[in-house]
Amino acid sequence: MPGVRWQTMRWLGVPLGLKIERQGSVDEPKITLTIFSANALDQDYIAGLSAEICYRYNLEMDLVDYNHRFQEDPLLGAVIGRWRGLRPVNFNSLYEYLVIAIVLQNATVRRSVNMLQALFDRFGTRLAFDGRQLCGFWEPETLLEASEQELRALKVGYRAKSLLRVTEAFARKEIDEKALRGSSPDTRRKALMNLYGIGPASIGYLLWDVFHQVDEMTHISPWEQKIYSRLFLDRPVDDPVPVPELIAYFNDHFSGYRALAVHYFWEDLFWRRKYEPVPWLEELIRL
DNA sequence: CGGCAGGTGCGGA
DNA sequence: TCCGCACCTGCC
Repeated sequence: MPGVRWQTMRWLGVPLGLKIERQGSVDEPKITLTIFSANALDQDYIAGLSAEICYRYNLEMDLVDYNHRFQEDPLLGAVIGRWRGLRPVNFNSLYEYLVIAIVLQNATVRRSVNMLQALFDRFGTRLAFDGRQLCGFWEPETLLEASEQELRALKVGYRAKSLLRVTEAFARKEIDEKALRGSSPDTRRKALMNLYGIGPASIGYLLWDVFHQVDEMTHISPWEQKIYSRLFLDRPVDDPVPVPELIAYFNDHFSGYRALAVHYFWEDLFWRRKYEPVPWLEELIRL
């Protein structure tokens, strides 16, 4: 059903079902939110939850300056024309995203999906609402009931140790997501770097997806390097341009919004791919 | 069957 | 600071 999204969410320890529906248009955007829960929720809780959803969905992101700066850009202009109003969304809390980042490491997409599914089957919360059956994330304490050996049995491999160490940090309240939102990019980076199993690649994704740093462009991994070389500089994928050169290109063209601009190209590319195969891309994203 | 993937920690130079 | 290496598992 177009314009409707069902998802789970755990907020202040309460597992929820959410239904989000499109009501407005690009120029007069409006959505409705329906919340499903086992017990009644008071007004304060709902207000806090709404604010959190606004944050995670970037509903208050001001795109005026971005649109104004790039709508005439020879490359980005056409993309903005197709996607005006598009904002990046991330449905997950910092802890949940860290779990995802860990299963993404050094694995193909298929394997990452398998690992996450196994974790959900073992630790997740099954929810039925509005005719849907979905699974939600767990509390850190739940995962800590398992040993490293039990995690390894879920085929997460050496990532078991990272999952436990990161989860322990959250169970001990050593990381405060809300406080980090108010911190400087440098403070955030250092705090995340202290987490075992989290390195430069994961941190790049976290700063962008979880903390909405629209100009984050520090790390470019080899697979991204190939795709960006082809996409922006028309180089063959087997002979990509060096990473510093790519960063210089982004500095020149999209300064202030490097991550957001690249995100727009990604969205454009992947939607185009739905309707017409993009041959050079298919071999790079082996599912 | 060896190599490698949408990385990271660690030890040693 | 930089580099080489091991590492779970699945797939080619």
